[in-house]
Amino acid sequence: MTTAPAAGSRDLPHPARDEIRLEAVLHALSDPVRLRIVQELAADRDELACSQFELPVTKSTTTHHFRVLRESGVIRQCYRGTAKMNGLRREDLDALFPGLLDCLLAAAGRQAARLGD
Amino acid sequence: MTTAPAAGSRDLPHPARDEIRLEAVLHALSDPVRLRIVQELAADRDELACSQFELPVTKSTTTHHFRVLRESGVIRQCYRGTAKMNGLRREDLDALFPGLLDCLLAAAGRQAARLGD
DNA sequence: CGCTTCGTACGATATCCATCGTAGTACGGC
DNA sequence: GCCGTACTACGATGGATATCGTACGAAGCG
Repeated sequence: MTTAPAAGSRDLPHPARDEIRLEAVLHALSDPVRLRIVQELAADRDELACSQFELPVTKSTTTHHFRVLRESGVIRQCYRGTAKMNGLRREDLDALFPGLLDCLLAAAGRQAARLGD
Repeated sequence: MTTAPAAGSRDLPHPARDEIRLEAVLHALSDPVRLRIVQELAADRDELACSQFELPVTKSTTTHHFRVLRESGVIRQCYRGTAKMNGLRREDLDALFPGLLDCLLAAAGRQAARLGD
């Protein structure tokens, strides 16, 4: 019910809000590839397809990283045609851990600026 | 030079402030045992000896977790007599990632309260 | 000097995990 | 129906890592 079965059909398992664990979120964000995905997702406020990311790994690995992010509760995924759309679960994360997402994004941005972009 | 070689003798390698990486910090905190250590360390504002923690692992494993925390830049360690003292690197973390530590601690506290303490 | 306490080092182990390649499925357009 | 695009599933692999036990080192106390 979280995602109305309007267009899609293949549905993806997401943790409910109260199943999201801080440790899992931190683990998900401790990988450079996944942290970058989340940064891009936060910048472009809308949903993005997996294929719109330019990542230094193969597609198999990309699938893996998106799944980790979804299963930890950081992103929401749904199919739209052949594309798989990804969106940050801002509301859920803000409700569980107020301010954390913004802090993390700011920290990531600062570090990216501090090092060679 | 960060730690004056006053009393101790065995010295422990710490990353300099600008060597601390967000990914490493998040990885360090994504382990339940280490997250708990950091919470206790933040509550008791002073330095604590390794032996003052009651953790559900053996001493070998405890040593391992404290080393991960130190090498990621989250804590500072030094010997005092036979004890090894641990302190949060608040200043360094706040300088690099403003507000992040407090956000994380608040999030951890909230989650602990939400679940069965 | 012996004993105790605190922590380390080292090896073993089992698990997790990031990565890849190949083969396959789902959907949309022609 | 057929093809291409987008993503997945599965298996393999190599590298972390969480855990332990045992043996050792360093500091203080009697």
